Formats: sequence, structure tokens, C-alpha cells
Amino acid sequence: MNETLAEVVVSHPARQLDRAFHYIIPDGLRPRLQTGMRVIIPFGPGGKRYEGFVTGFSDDCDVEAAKLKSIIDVCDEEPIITGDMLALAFWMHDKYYATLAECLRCVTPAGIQLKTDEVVTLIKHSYAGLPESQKRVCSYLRNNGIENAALKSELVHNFGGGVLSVVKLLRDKGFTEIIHVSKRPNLTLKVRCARLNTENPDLDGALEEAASKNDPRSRVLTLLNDAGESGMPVTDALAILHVSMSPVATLERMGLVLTRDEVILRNTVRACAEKPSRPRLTDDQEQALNFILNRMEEFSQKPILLHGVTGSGKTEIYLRVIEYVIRRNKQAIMLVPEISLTPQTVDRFIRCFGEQVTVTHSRLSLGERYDQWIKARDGGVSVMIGPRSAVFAPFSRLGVIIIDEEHEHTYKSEVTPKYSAREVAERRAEICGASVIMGSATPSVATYFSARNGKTDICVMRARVNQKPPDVHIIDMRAELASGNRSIFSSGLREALERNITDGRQSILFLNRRGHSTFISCRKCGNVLKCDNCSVNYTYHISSDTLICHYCGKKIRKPDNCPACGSAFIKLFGLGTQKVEEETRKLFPDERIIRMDTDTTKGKHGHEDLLNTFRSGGASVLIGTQMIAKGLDFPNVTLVGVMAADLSLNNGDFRAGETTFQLLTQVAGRAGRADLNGRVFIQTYMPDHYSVEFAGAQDYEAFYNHEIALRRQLNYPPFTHVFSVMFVGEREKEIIEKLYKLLAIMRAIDRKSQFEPLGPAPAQISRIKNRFRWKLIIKATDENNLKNFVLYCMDRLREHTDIIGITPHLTMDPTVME
DNA sequence: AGCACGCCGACT
DNA sequence: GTCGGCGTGCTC
Repeated sequence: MNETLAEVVVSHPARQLDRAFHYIIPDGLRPRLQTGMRVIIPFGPGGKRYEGFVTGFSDDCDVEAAKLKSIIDVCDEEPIITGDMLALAFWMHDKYYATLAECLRCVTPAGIQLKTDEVVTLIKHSYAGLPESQKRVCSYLRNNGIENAALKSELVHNFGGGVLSVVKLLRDKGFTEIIHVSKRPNLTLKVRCARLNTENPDLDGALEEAASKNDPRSRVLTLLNDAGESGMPVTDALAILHVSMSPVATLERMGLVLTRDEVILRNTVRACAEKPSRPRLTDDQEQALNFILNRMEEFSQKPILLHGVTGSGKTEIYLRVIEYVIRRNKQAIMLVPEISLTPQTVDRFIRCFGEQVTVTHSRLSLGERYDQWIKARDGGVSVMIGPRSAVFAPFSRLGVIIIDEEHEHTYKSEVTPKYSAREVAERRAEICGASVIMGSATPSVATYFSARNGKTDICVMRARVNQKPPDVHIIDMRAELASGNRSIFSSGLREALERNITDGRQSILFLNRRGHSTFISCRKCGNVLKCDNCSVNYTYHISSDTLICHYCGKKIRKPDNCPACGSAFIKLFGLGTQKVEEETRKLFPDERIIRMDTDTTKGKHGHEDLLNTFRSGGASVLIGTQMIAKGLDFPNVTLVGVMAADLSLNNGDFRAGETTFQLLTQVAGRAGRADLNGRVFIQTYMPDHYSVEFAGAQDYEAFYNHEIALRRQLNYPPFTHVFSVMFVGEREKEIIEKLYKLLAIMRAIDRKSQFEPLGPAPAQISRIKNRFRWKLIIKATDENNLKNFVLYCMDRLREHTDIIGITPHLTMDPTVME
């Protein structure tokens, strides 16, 4: 092929630049340049340098030849994005309305982005006649060392943003010269390594002599002999032998040892020699595994849902599937909701696969994450464990993507591109012929619906390995009030807690506050006011003393009496972990109590420290939010108390029933995982709510049947699609105004009322860091029509008016409340 | 998003 | 005539 032009996507966030630009390939770079490599290109009138991604090649283009610029340099020795991942990025671009540059960034390791700057050099030395502002910059450059130069970023730092126009002026008038520079961040770690100099004829003799001696120099020689040809880092050798640098230096002087700096791929997994004992599979597990492996043999393109109750041994299935994949010389991605909350699961993988597995997560440094990325790309490992971003691990022989706790909201990205790791996994598997396995005890309604419709294969594990189901008590807090108990503890929970403490067992008190919003409820009858249009409860806004529906924006005055029973006990529902801690301490002043929430888990190992203390018996009660509901295993915990199921039942979202059921089922699973019987107390003002009832009975099917009927009746997903258009910005009035404009455009275009725009309404979290968040919700049956409709309306809006200072967030079917 | 161009008014 | 202000339109 004789392609002369490269198609380059400029790494620039502007929507107007969201396409490939053509660049001339200089002869010198031609042999090296491939699709998927990064390049440095000049872009824009000033010739400013940018990083770009080569997405293809072509012979010609529509632009006149004189306008074409040349690529300055290539950044990578081999493509950083393979063909598969490029296809994935383009798919994301289409699916999630993010720019190509953002999507390409997503499939590359974090932190590799080029840093660009400009060197401003003073070339005229008589500048006395210039205006004051220009004179000041010139003097600064003059006094800035012998180069008479400074980086533009340095000038901005010292003079403020206003200096940019001054710099431009000085350049136009020929006082300064500007050179564009770019720098690659250094993510690789180089370490001094030592090895034996095998070419030295004296070496054999020295080794022989060293073998019988125990002085530092001999021990270094013996150790390096064991390390073999590749040698080992000097610091490691010193640490192992407890010797100083001097014997190594002496040996080097003698020519017996060579040292040099070598690139090290950092380890994020601490080695663990002991292999776990592998349990024999139960019948359920055997069947599930056979089902999955059969599907994989058939190269079935359908994802597989592994629906196994808590404690049914899903992790063991994952291990076996990965073993199978590795035997086939393929690779596996293991997605977990959050590494720090699932240390035990991760440990099991590490023990099982040793050096073939690595872990990545956001708490690692950029360099550490980069090294894990390289290991995956170059085949240094076969298994990558990580949170949602690990779905982009650059394996070239991917065999399976496993998604543990499939229903977890953490699989949805909260920043652009707002992708769902589940959807990306399915698409990626489709592109490269891998399988997707999703596991959960409480599958998301969407996934289970897809399984019921045959779009997803399903296998079920009903039996618990070596464990009894917990004994669940649902406590009616209305009755507690009626009998005069105004404490946050029902008498049942208080007594159980007392007994558990006397028996020397541990207890967990759980407060499900996720997405918690303030709501008004009646303590006498449990009634919570709901919006007639949307069937979600109103959120209370204290500043205006009103109730607002966060879907359609409807606003009503707060009633003084409960509309259902007339009681005056209708008031703000509020309960925090601190309050629970206080009350618990009052009841049990002598007990050690640990509270775990975002306030108490700051710091790098915040979670782990607290959890380890609790696990080792350092406290008898653990109080926490959903953080503690995840895959943790505390053998001595026999009591779980859910302080107020209402908190998540009334979070103002149509998925409240789903999240509550999942949460309650998960927490209930925390009790009595070992040989001890577990007891669970769920306190609520809505004991008859189906989510509470079915969670109490640990009956997923019954819950699902109820929930899906409701969704059908109320026209919510999965029967329709809900599109959220959220505008975020500092000027609230303007945001609302523009949303009204968008709404008007939608109504004008949608004459047949196919779509149902609702709002504007404040977002669930209506203000973050002084930026206001309002949204429109649009419902429709056809996903593609809906997407095209919204994107078309957004374009019309941008034509009519500018939305500078407002960041739009477009999301199809958000699973997380926004 | 930058950045240039272009047109305008204010000031030497 | 020169400088700065900000509306408009392009970036291979």
C-alpha cells in the first residue's frame, strides 16, 4: 500500500474536533508508524503541539494539500491500542456520546499522556519603550538565567492567566521566539541490578571458594549465583543478606559482578507460596461449571449469568473457569466491584494463580498501574483482577471476562465516557471471541430480564456450601412506637445484641445510606408521599420547606398531617452512623465499637485496618454503611441489624425496590457464614414492602416477579429506556433556563409524543463543589430512536444558544442515581 | 477549547 | 496610527 496520510484523532476535549484529521507522514517515520500509535502533531494556527492517536491511513482527503501539516514524532515503539481495542473505543464513542479522544484515552493506560509546553525566549534586548505589562515580562525573561527564556506555564504561574495575551503580542512584534516542546511522562522504574560476570575466568574459582565461607562478599556471590543470568536488584540482595553496599562494590571492582540499571515491572501482588486447598465441588457447582464450560466450548456468544445464592461458592467456579481458560493458552479478566472491599476474594485468586495473576486498582501509583498494563499486553500475566477499568486490560488472547457481583453500581463509570463495564465487557467479548460470565446472588433486574428472554444464558446454584440460611426477623417500627419505644433500637434487636455480647459473639449494625435523600414519612403508619406521575417518593428540601419529585420536578407544600392516617407524626426521616454509634455506646458503655464510614476510613489502608481489627476480635460491634455489606467474611459474626431499611426504600429513585432488596439480601448473608447460626433483624416502618418481605425470605424469584410487574405497569426499564440529560454548572438559573429551552425543542420536534420528556428536576445530588446539577428525563421504548432524538435536540439547542459554562452529561438508562 | 481575524472605540 | 475588547469561525 502506498498510503501517504495518517488519520489522527487529536487529544483535545472539544466536541468540534471530535473526528480524525489528516497528517503527512515524514519519510523517516513511515516505516515505524502503525495504527494505534500515538504521535505528536502541530495543531491549530499557532502550531501548538498535541498528542494524537493514529486511527488509520489514507491516500487523499478533501482538504487542500497546502493545509496539511506533518507529524512531528511518533511516541510509541509499538501500538498502544490494538485493532480490537480501537474497535471497542469507536463503539464506546457511538454508545456513550463521549468524544473519540476520550474513548481512546479510556483504552490506554492512565498517566501516559504527553505534557506539552512552550519555551519563550527573549531575542531583542531593547524593550524599554514597550508598555508596562510587556516590559515586565521581558525583564523577567532577561533575568531568568543565561538562556533569557522561560516556560509559558512558568510565566502563567508567576504573572497569572492574563500574561498569555502579552506573550502573544511580544511574539508578534518579534521580541520573543516561541519553541513548542513536549515531554513524555516517565512511568517506568529503573533499578540497579547486579549479576555475576560469567565472562570473568576467575569467577568459577571465586564461587567455589565462596561456597564454603560465610563472609559478606562470599554470601553475595552465592546469592547472585542462585539468582542466575538475570541477576537481582541490589537493594533486594542487601536486604536478604543484611549486608552493606561495600561487598557488592568490591566485587564489582574485582570484575566478578556487573551492575546496571534495568527496567523493573513493579509487583502489585505479594507473593504467597501456599496453594489453597481446592474443595470438592458440590453437585450444584459441578453442574454450573459444566454448563459454563460447555457454552465456552461451543463459542456461544451469549453472556452467562451465574445466579448463586450467598455462600453457594461462586468464587470456586470462577477459579475453575479461569484454570480452563489458562489451559487453553488464553487469558482472563476478573472484574470485582471494589478491590479494597473484597480482599479475601482477591487473595484466593492470588494464592491459586500465583505469578500468572496481577491486580490493578486506583490506589496504585500511575507507574504501578502502567506496569500491570504492560504485563497484560506482553503476556507476562494471564489473569487481571481489577475494578471496572480492568475491562480494558490489553490482553491479546482474551478468553473470558468474569464480572463478580454483576448488579453492583460501581460497574458504571461516573465520569465520561460514562460506560457500563458490563456492556463494554459484552462488546469486547463479541469483538475478540471471548465469553462473559456474570455472577450474583441478586442479579440486576435488567440482567435477569435478559436471561428470562433468552438473551443471556443462566445457571443457578441454590445450595449453600456448608452454611445455613440466616434466621431473619422483620421488625415493625410502627408497632415499637405504638408501644412507647422511641429509641432507634427495637426491643428485639436490643435484646439480641445484649445476648450476643454476653455470648462473646460479634455483631454488625448496618445503615443503608447509599444515595440517601431526606424524605418525610409518617411514624405512625409508615406512609411516604409519592409523586403521582413518577411513582417515586418526594425529596424534602429544607430551604424551601417543600417536597420535590426528582424525576419530573413537581413541587408540593409539606403537609402537616399524614394524608393516609391523619397523624401529626409525619416528619423528616434522618439517621446517621454517628447517631447509631452514640446510642450503641449508651447501651453498652463497656464494649469496643467500631464505626466504619467515609469519615473514619480516610487514609490509604483505612478500610483494611478497621476490618482487620474487627476480624481479629478487637471489637464486638461494627457499625457501618453499605461499605460493609460486600463480600466480607467474618466467621464470628452471628447478628446483623439493619437499622432502617426505609433509608434506601425511599431514596427517590424508581430502582429503590431493587437496590433495597439487593442490599438487604447481601447484609443478611453476612450473618452466620460459618458453623454458627446467624440472626438478622431488619427494622422498618414498611414491613409489608415487597423488597423487605422477599429479602427476609431470601427469595429472589418472588422479588423479581413482583418488581418486573411493577416496571411493566409503570413504564420503566427494562420495558422502556430512560435517558438522562444532566446539565452541570455554576449558574443555577441559567442551567434551568437552558433545560427549559431543550424541553421546548423536544416538544416541538416530538409532535407525535413518542417521547416523554420530564423535568427539569434537580439531580439527586443537586449540588457538588458549588456546581448545580439539574436534569431532564426522557422515556421511550426504542433505544436507538431515543438516542438519536436526544442527540438531535442537543444539536438544535447548541444552534439556538451557547451552553458555555454548562457541562452536559448524557446517559442512557443510568443505573446510578444522578 | 484556543487562537486568529476583523471590526470597533479609545487613546497617543 | 496603535492597543485592547470581544464576536465569529476554523483547526488536517
